[in-house]
Amino acid sequence: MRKESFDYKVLELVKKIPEGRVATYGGIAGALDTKAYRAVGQALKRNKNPVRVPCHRVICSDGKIGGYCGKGIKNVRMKYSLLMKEGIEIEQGRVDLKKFIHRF
DNA sequence: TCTTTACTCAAGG
DNA sequence: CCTTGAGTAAAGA
Repeated sequence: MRKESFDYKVLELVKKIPEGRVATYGGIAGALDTKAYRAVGQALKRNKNPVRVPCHRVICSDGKIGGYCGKGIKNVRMKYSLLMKEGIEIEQGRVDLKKFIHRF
């Protein structure tokens, strides 16, 4: 995978998400002029680059986390923790999208 | 070429 | 609340 690649673009976009904000998979897809919501998640999963790319800031359009690093609930929990740490409020397993969504 | 996928929306139960 | 089904596009085998 190199630059110009779809997933590379996704990563670049995710890196641009400021702290205290989140983005949705759909939003990222829209920013890339595509409707491939799934491909966005795919790119993150394959790369799964928690250092360079803050994957935890990318969530579902419902405010749900969706998934994180493939496995069950542990990773998701960590993701929630990270989000809360950045100032994002979480209610009953959901992020308040209305307040914290970041639009590109 | 076919399958899988961290998605999303709409509809039905 | 849940499950399907359709729509979509990239990576992997």
